[in-house]
Amino acid sequence: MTAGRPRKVPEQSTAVVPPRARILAAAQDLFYHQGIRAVGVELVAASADTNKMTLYRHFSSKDELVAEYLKDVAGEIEAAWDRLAARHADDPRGHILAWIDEMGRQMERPESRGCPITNAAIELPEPDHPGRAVIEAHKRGMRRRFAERCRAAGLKDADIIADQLVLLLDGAGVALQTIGRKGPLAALRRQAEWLLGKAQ
Amino acid sequence: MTAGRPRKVPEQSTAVVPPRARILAAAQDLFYHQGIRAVGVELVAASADTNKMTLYRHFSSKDELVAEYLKDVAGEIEAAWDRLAARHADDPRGHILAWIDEMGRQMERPESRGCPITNAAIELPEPDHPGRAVIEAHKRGMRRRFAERCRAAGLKDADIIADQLVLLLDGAGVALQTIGRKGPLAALRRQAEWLLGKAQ
DNA sequence: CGCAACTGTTACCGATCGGTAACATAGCGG
DNA sequence: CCGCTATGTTACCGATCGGTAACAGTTGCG
Repeated sequence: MTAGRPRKVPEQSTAVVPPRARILAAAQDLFYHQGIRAVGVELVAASADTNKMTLYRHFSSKDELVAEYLKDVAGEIEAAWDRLAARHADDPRGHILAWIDEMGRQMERPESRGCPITNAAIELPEPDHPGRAVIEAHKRGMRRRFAERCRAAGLKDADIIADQLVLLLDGAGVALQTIGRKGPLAALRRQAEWLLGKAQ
Repeated sequence: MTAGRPRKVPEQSTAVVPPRARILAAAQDLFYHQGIRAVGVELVAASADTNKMTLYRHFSSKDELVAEYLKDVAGEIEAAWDRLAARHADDPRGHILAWIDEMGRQMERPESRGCPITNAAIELPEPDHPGRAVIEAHKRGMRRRFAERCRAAGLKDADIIADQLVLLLDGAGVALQTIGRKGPLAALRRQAEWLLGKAQ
């Protein structure tokens, strides 16, 4: 992967991250930790070491930037799932448990505010916001992934169990923002094991 | 209750709802359906058939209005729980199931956006916002109520089961905003029955 | 009646919002 | 080297934000 040619890497040493990527990185940080509506485009641009004008050359509006931000994080989440799927190709039950575990570890971090897509769904109720399509596609996609793995694990009522896992994960993500991490995370882990173990 | 004196009810027939109550009613509707940050104080005042000036005579700031709005809905939720508790005084298991059922019926309504307190928690991440104290007190209080009823129902691991119920309810409230009502509500009901039935 | 408290109305404040025009600069490829 | 494209900079736009001053009813109560 990092093999490449031995010489001729000056254009890599200059390594200027293009502004669009810097803007999306800044948006990911700010929108997640402070909220989408709470953060103005000027702050996003400044945090990306650029300015509003350059931002608007890459994104036609704030709503478009938000949609692109959501595509970004949705892509990362789905890629992480697929990476884990490859590692547990022949063990769907282990895959699901590993996913729950990974999510749990992420939610343990004190700066975690749960799932960025879920939070965005609550912040953006307008049905015609360009971000909503991204949100719904991602959540439906993850639900399908869960259901497929539950079926592969030979669970009876796989669809319902998949939905129950989705509820638990989403519930943990928001509950940690109100009653803290400890209780929700313990309940999440225990309940997931139970759904996948004891349930037929 | 409505007995009162037969004459002399003109001041009741005039029945002017005082502005503060009208403002809180308007806030409850607007903040819930459109989001707290998305709604300005001017719109709240106008929807309450009054104006900004009168609003600021009753609430020292928008943040204070938000906190009062949250106190309002938290109080209503807790009152509904207590009302249901009285009706199932000697049947804690039935009480919990009835509560899940009531929440499920509420989430079935097409205009439902899940729990207003949970949504507010996601919209207001600033730790020193006056609404956060209300949010956390309410959520912790509901968790305590669940745990007490689980203990009264003789469940072993009552605290963990209470947390699992809380996760399911919060999860259903947010999942219906992304993947729709059907799946989450079916999973919620089934899982709750299971937690309270099959679990020792 | 007369006074006081509450409510309504209008106009305004500074700050910030999303978004744009105009121009200067830099870097890269022909 | 020239010219084009992408970026940076500054200044600005109208709209809206939360919040307030000043004044005009209105209402109820002594």
